[in-house]
Amino acid sequence: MSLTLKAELHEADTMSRNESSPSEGSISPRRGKFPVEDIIYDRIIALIMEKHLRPGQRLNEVKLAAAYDVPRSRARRVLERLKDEEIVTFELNKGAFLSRPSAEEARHVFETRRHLEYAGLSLICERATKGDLDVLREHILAEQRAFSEQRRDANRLAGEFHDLLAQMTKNPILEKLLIGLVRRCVLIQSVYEVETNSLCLTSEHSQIVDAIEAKDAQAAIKVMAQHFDHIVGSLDLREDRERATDVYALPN
Amino acid sequence: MSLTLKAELHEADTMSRNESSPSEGSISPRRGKFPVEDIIYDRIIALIMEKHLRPGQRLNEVKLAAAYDVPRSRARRVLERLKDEEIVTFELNKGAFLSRPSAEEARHVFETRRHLEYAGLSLICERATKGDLDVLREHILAEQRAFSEQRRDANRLAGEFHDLLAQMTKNPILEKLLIGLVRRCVLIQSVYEVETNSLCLTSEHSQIVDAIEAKDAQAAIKVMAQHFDHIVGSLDLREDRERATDVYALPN
DNA sequence: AGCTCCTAAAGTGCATGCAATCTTGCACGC
DNA sequence: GCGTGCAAGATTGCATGCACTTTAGGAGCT
Repeated sequence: MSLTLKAELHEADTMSRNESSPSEGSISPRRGKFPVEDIIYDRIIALIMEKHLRPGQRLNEVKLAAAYDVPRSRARRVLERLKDEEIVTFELNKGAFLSRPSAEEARHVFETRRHLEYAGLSLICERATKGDLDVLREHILAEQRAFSEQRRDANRLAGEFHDLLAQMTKNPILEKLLIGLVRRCVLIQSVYEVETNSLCLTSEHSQIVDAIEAKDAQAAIKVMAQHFDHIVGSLDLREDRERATDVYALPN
Repeated sequence: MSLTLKAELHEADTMSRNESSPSEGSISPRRGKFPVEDIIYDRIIALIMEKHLRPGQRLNEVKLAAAYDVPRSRARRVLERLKDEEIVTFELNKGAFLSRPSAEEARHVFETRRHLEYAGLSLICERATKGDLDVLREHILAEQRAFSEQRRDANRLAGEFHDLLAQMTKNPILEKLLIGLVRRCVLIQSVYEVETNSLCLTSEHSQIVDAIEAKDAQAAIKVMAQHFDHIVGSLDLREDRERATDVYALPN
C-alpha cells in the first residue's frame, strides 16, 4: 500500500509534463537556494488537486525522499510546510497524513472562503484590466474543453480559476490566504463530494467574469454566492459521513 | 547588540508573570509532546505585541536556544513557524530577522484585514452570546485602565480585543487568519506609526460592542471602518519612510 | 591616521545518526 | 482455527556534527 505513494508520485512525473525548469538537471544546488523543495511541494499539490492523493493517506517521508532522490531532511521540510498550511496532519511517531477535515471544519473553511472571495471580487471589480479578463475567459475555455473530454485535470483547472481570481485582486496577502483556502476545499471535496455537476460550475465562472467586466461587484458576489451554494450542495456534510469515506472503506 | 535579545527575553520572563503552566517545572518532556516550542513562541509574540522586539531585529538562534535552555533545533523550529506566519524573515546564511514589511505590503495587509474583520463582524452579530458581550466589555475596561496608567501592555491589550472578536466568530478557520493578520499589523505599526491616539481607539471598540449587542452588523462594520481609518491614518506609509526606521538608526 | 586585506571567530544550513516508537509477521497457546 | 503476545523490522523525532558563509578585528601598507 505504501508503494502506491511512490508509484503515484512517479505517475505525476510523467503526467505534468510542462515543468518550469527543464534545465534543472542534477539536483546539485546542494547549498544556498532550495528550489527542490518547491518542486516536490508543487507536485504534491497537483496530485491532491487531481485527487491522486486522497485524504487520510500516509505520506512516508523516506519514500518521498527516495522518489525525488533528496535527503530525508528535505522531504521533511516539504511535509512540515504542508502541515503549516493544514494540508497535512502529523500524528506523533506515525508521520504525515493528508488532512481529513471534519464536517464541521469543512463548513468553517467554506464559510471563510465565501467571505474572502466576496471581498476579493469587490477588489477585482475595481482593479481588473482588460488583459485580466482575457486570461479568465481563456481559462474558462480550457475548463470547458477539459470537462467535455472528461480529462482528469478538469477538477484542477476548475480550482485554478479561483487561483486566478485571487491573483487579480492585486493583493498578494489576500491572494495567499485565498489560495490556501481553495486547496483545503479540494481536500474537503475529496472526502465529502457525492455528485459533481461540474459543467454548470464553469458556466457560473463565466457569469462571474461577465459581472467583473461590467464592474458590477454586487452581481459578481451574487453569482459567486450561488456558485458556492452549488458546491456546498454537492457535499454530504452530515457528521456520520465523516468516517464513511475512511481509507479502509475504499473499494479495495 | 545581540545580547539585547537575550536580555529582553529575560525581561519578558519577569514581565509576563501569569503563565498558564506553573507546574511545567523542568523541561523534561524530551520526547513526545513539545509544549516548549509553544512557550517560546508565545513569549516572542508577546514581546512583539509590547514592542520590545522591533522589526528588523536579529533573532539569533543559538542565543534564543540558550535563553530557554533548549537545543538549537527546538529554537529553529520556533523561528521557522514564525517564518511561515510571515512574522520573521530568513536571510540566507544570516539567520532570522523580525519582518520589516514594506509600505505596499502594509497596505495589502490592512486591506485584507479590513475585509476579514467585516466578515467576522457579520458572523459575530449572528452568533454572539450574552457571555461574549460581557467578556468584550470587561476587556475594554482593562484596556482603558492600561491606557490611563500608561502601561506598557496597553498596546497588546488593544490588539487582543481583536483576537477576542476573532474568537467570537465561532469559526476557528477565520479566527486563525484574523489573528495572523492582527499580528502582522502590530509589526507594521512598529515600523510606520507616527502618532497614537489610543484612547479614542478604545472608545471605538466600545461602539463596536454596542453595535454587536444591537445585532446591527452594518453599524458594527461602519464603526470598524472608521476604526481602521484612524489606525491607518496614524501610519506614515510613504515609501521613503521605509528605511527611515532602520535598526541602525535607533537611538544611540 | 585611514584604508584594505587577511585571518579568526561566530553562526547558519543541512545531512546524518541514534534512540524511541510503531508496525508487521510469526509462534505459541487456547 | 483463531486470538494473543512477542520479537524483528521499519519509521519517525530530534540532537548533534560538519561544512560553508558571514562578520568582526587587527595587522600591514599607503
